[in-house]
Amino acid sequence: MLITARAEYACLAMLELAARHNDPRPIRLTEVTDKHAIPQRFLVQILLQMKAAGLVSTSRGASGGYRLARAPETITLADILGVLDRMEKPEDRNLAPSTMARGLQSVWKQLGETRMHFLQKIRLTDLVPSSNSGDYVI
Amino acid sequence: MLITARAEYACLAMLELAARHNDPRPIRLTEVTDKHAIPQRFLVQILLQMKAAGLVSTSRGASGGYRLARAPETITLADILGVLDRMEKPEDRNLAPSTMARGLQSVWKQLGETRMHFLQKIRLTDLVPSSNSGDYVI
DNA sequence: TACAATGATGACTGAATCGGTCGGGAAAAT
DNA sequence: ATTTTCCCGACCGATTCAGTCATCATTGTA
Repeated sequence: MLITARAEYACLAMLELAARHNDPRPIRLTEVTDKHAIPQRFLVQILLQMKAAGLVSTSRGASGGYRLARAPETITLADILGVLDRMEKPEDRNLAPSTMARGLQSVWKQLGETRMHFLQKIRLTDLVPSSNSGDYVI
Repeated sequence: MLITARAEYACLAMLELAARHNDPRPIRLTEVTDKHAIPQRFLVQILLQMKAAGLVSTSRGASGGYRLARAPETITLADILGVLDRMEKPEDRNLAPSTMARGLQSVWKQLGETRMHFLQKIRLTDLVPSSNSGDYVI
């Protein structure tokens, strides 16, 4: 699969935050991990990355938790996966330059762009079931 | 990087075979590895996969080598990368089913389809210099 | 103030994957 | 028979993936 567990967990968590964004109270880690069967310790790391990227804000202490830092309709899957991509390699392979190699490089580049354009079109609100359905209970 | 070294080497080797496909003589491994700076032992493995997938045919012994098993205009990058993808895991993640999770799964599926569709449009002849009969433009 | 509830952080780990390498074998031309 | 080429399975070091652990810091509440 092209999508890592980390990426999927990140998207699910962000979707969960988006679904409850009209409620101003922050959402506890366990509320997300319990609902989506995500390892708690792992999701902490991931949400910390989201926070560092400015997508999520947090408050500590009792009744603390996580909130989206921006409106859910302004956050796309490209934003989320982009955070994780930035961990990725410096990306230079050491091959002989040739017309073929350059042609291929161009294809890989276009492929990446196509992917990004696709992901940029998908906002959190596009994947959140309409928030007036009341399928979450405090 | 989305593209592994293995995938890139496979494409380069196939392009090299395509470039010399009008010459009926098979192409030696070293001719490919020398030109593109690919580790020999590694490319053997890769070409063996291509052969098993029916994309390449071989002949052994002195003056043996590799040839494309089909005309280069009938082989796309999707064909080549598809061979390597088939090594990949059945990949089922163990997450709680929810509307969000299902929505995401649908997105990943569409993403894979978009990628495949893109790669299916690129034939070997599109990337081989001086045989640009195709309509793919870099 | 004490304490419980919550997030923050860095180190660690087992398993898998990636990018090869090694040693030897098998077929075919000369 | 020898050389030239491909065939094949096993192996290996480094890196990444998917978490886990221990411990600390901050905040609300009794």
